[in-house]
Amino acid sequence: MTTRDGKGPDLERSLTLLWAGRARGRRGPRAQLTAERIADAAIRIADADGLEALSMQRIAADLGYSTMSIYNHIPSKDLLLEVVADVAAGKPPELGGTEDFRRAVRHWVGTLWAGFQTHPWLLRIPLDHTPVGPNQLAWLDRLLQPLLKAGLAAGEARAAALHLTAVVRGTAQISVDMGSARRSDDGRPRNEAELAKALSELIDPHDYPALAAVHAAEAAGNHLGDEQAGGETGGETLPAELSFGVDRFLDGIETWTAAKTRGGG
Amino acid sequence: MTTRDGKGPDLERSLTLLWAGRARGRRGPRAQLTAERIADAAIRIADADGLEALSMQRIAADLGYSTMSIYNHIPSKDLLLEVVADVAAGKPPELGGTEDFRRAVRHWVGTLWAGFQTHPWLLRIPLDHTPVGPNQLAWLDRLLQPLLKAGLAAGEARAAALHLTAVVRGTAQISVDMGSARRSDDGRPRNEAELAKALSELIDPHDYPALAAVHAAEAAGNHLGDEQAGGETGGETLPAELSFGVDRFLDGIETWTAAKTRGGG
DNA sequence: ACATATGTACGTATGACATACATAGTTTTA
DNA sequence: TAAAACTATGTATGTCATACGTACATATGT
Repeated sequence: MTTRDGKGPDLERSLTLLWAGRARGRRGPRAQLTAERIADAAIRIADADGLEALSMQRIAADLGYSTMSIYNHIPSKDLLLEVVADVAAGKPPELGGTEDFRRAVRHWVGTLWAGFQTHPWLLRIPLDHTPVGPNQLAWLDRLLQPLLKAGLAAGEARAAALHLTAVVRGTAQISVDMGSARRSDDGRPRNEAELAKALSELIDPHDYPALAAVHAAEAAGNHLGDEQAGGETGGETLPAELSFGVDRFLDGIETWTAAKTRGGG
Repeated sequence: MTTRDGKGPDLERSLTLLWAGRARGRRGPRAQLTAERIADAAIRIADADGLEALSMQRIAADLGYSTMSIYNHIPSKDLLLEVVADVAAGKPPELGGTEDFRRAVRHWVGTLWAGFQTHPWLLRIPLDHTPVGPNQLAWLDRLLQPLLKAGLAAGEARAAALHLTAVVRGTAQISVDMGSARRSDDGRPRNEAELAKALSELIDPHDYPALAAVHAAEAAGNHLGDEQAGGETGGETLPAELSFGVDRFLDGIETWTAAKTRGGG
């Protein structure tokens, strides 16, 4: 990938590229190709054929340019991926009124989740450092808003935001990989059910008692989401995989801020 | 990477390889090379020089064999990575008594976190499907145990386990990438502080009000972890990045199970 | 207006890499 | 003891990121 030894993410370059300060008024011919057009093409390719189909040659071919022309606008593939990740993230949702912080957070979570369904390959782009792209920062900011409003301190809000982001990413990762239902190029179905069956043969109740118990219970039909008991869930409907965990977390946040308000500030 | 079109994770192969059912007593010469030796070498390489240094040629060279010999024992690099991920995960910690579920979960989280510090490259191995390796399953089982004991239903425990796994992975990912402090091959320091400074210049309070506020507060010295007020934290010390989120989540779990016990079963 | 510095686009070249394929040698089983 | 089945090796192929050199365009300073 990178030529240099330690593969250090090139912060400065990242920034100038991500923030698109392409100063106009230089010499030479007008560039027809731009970083944005390249990123757009890359996203199109990844959406259509997956991240492994995303090569510099492919991008160039799709745009009708020679491979090396790309490098006049983007210094390396690593950096291209960074730009692509930011562009594909898009703008965060507008969270209406932040007075109901649960609703706001749940909406944010749901939208991010949806984004990962639309661009599953986003989950495979290596994360090289703290987000620095304008869209990534906007997403973070939008999440911090309701968290701060709910009464969290700065550091707490940052931790909570990281927590939520990680949960969505992680859950989406597994969910996407499971649900891909593999368009079975070779004939085998390989769906979720098949995996479950193959697994149950491996899960020896002696070695994995808890896991076996969970599997047994779920085979018996005790699935999540059927039990919508827990009071007001905030209006926004979340995917079942996320709902329980996020709700518990928000419960914990609420009791925390409640205790804080009663005690000190 | 894979030759086939859809890049379907080869479930059957994964399983037989991961579960090491290498039946002995076949013809031909005894294999000196084994999947396990290969995996060990791979881990050594990744620990020393990072995942990008992990090539089939490098493994073969380190072991003193020709490149293609590797393929007699492992059908593809993708599969090798799967095996490596399971082997490197190692056995999960023993969680002493599960009567204190908070302590148990926190211990589990701390150990997983430590593992990611030891093998940061584990975070970059693409996750192709639900864990199926023996170690991965053992980790999952160990986490499910205290969760079930705490009174969660099967589906809830699974969701909580996924939630916690995702949080640790996600947080470790960012933490690792930030703290790498880039041994600055080219002279630039590029540490956490530098990134923070570079960021603050970008963060326009108008565009990112919440983010700016958090940055300002943290620049003023309001850091997390100083405020160890929140009562019994469970004994086990967790990294600051994780502590707050995990504790809030566990709080939520506790109130959930408490409400459940009071209400129904 | 003109010369030049500075870009852009392109072709070719290089060096990694994963992996197919054919071959030669080694045991174990029939 | 012969053949079947497996191991290790060498060579070959195709893909990839990317360095480097060249031809050309154009905005800027004279």
